[in-house]
Amino acid sequence: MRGEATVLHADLDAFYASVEQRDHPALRGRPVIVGGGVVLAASYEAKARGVRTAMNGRQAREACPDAVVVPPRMEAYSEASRAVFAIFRDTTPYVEGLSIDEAFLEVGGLRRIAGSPEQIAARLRARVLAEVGLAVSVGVARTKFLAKVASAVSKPDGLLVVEPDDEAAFLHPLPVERLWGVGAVTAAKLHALGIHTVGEFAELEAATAERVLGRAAGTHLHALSRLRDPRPVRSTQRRGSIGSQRALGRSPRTADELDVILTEIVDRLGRRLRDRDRVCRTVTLRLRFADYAKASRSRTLRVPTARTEVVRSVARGLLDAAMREITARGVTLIGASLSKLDHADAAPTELALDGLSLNGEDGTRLDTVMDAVRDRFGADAVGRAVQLGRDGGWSAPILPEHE
DNA sequence: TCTGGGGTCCTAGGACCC
DNA sequence: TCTGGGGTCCTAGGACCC
Repeated sequence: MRGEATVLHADLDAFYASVEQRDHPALRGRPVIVGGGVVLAASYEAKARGVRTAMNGRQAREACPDAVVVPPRMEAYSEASRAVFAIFRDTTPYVEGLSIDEAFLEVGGLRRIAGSPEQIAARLRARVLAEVGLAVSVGVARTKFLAKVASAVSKPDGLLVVEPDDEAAFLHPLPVERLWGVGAVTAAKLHALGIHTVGEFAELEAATAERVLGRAAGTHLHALSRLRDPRPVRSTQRRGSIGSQRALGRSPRTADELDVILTEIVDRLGRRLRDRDRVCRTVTLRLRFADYAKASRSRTLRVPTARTEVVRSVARGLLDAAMREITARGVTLIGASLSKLDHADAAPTELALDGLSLNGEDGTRLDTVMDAVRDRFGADAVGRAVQLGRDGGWSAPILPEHE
């Protein structure tokens, strides 16, 4: 007895492009591309002509010259997403969002009040279409992974139930790329072993899969191929990081220009952090060089913060430290992310000394701060003071470790 | 495939502690 | 002073997803 198919995976079809077609009737039935430089989304009419998500805009227009290219309207998509998720949550309290346009729903236990999972899924699709005007494909299965594959196979505008007895027959003929977690690199490794279908991968010994793909990925993917996926639908997931980045094109940038862009990015992140009542401990600077090699530089604070000036000072320090390399190699992207997030109310009281935040530019000396710490928190506090950053070129606020 | 922007999870080495 | 094992945290990089 393996359990029942009670997990739904709901996935809006060609989401951004569908919102555009919904809002602009003239676009219906026509190939639509959202995004200019890079394709963020393509309608099914455009996909049929070879346009793919993340494709270069020029290539996309070559593949489909009569496509209508529209700029993204993120607020419209967020609003549509909110409306759809409200219907999800009205269907069951167990909703786990995966992205702006897809979610898992656990509907086990609703049979007596709401009918079978298949009936619930059909009603969900009808409601999303009637109330939000969008097509959503739904897969129903015993596990999250199988439900996700089912919704993908059912697209567009589909509903597919994979009954427990049919799982192997459904999954094993599919290409290994369908395994959630197999991308280009892993697929190439498996192809080199002559493995092309999920079924062929499932025939491997688990130890072989681990040896080829590494411990975690090998174990996990092998379990998926053998129809095992113990992950429950979790409705209480919280974000672990927030980030923002900007592609810069190929033209050279001065240190000042980079500093301005980074400041904008960090200010935006600080606002998002405070809007959500969260604090962060790790600040990461993300870079991409002219040869498209990526790099990251990070610093972890002893005390969580939501203060823009602290984050900015840390991010600037990381940028300063990386400037030599940036100058030598050229930079094509700059970004920042904040991680080790926590609830603001779970964080210790902010003890940063207003007006005494240090960064190399204001020239405040360490002993000046130590004096201020002593004045404000007593002689003891100096011994407990924590210096958040001490690399050459910058330093961050000095904080007493606890009250 | 000449390359957006937002995320998740894992690995590996080094520092540090007991 | 040397040697050992185990654990946690931090940093950097990489694969993957939508």
